[in-house]
Amino acid sequence: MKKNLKIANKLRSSGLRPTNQRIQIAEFLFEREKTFHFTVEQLDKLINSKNYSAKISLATFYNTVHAFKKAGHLKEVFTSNNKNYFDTNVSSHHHFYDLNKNELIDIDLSKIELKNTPAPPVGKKIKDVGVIIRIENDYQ
Amino acid sequence: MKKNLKIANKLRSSGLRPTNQRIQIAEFLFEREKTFHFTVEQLDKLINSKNYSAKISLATFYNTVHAFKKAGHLKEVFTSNNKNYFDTNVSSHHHFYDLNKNELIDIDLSKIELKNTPAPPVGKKIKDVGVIIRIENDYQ
DNA sequence: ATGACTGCAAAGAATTTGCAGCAGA
DNA sequence: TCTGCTGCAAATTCTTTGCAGTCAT
Repeated sequence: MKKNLKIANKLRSSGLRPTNQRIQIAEFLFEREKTFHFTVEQLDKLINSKNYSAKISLATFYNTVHAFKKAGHLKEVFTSNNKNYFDTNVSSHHHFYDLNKNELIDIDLSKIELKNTPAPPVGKKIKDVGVIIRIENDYQ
Repeated sequence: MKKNLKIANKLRSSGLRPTNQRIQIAEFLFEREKTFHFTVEQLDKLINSKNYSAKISLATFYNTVHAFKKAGHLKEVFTSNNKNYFDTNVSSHHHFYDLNKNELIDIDLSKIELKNTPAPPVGKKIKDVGVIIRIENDYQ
């Protein structure tokens, strides 16, 4: 155990037991400079293709990613493509979605100014605002 | 045949044979005042629950909806929920997405002003910009 | 010891595909 | 007649679930 104490504490402090699997996944996701966008299936392939001793099961990836999301360590992004993308950047921000590469790129919140956000219907409040700019190759 | 000549012509002029099934679906979708948001499964239930003589198969709904989309008669909306929503409003516009009711509401393009849309990466061009304002019940 | 977590396999949902037969031109 | 379209069922893909065994506390 205590492969990485900082990560173990991060998990513990959000009510998650720092199991081996969760520590591996958390290291992979959170110990990087840039934000990372992924689907659960991609994560499974990326981590299990590494030469880790034991493989982590797909069910555990689903469990863990959802647990991390609930704990506020991941954000879900809705793009297109009918796939659930997750984002290690949990601050409020927007995205480019590259239709050719099926890839997300963060856009800083300050880069887009939304004026005149319309009022929600009566009895409703705004949870969040997402802007997705879908992009494609320039030629043709 | 020629149950509805105007619709038949609309289909024909976009390269689609006006079959009975397509005419039924097109009538249902396009002969209404307000825009309509739906998933393919919902459409199947809505049309087949009506007292039409013969049922249309689910595969045909998928085929037809995709054909209509390709022809520019429908637009796809990406919300959340891992479901493909389609929209009979094909003009550029935005949406509220009601998380409690799983329901889309159109927002006129002019209601939101986007300032300073960031430039896309080199070699890419913007295909479209989507704003989704996710809303939920006001209380709690 | 006791919950919580993992992993397997099965189930479920949404969607696609292959192909024989049917229908529109 | 000749493609294109439909409908069925099977196949795929992505995700969830049930449950027995395992692990963290």
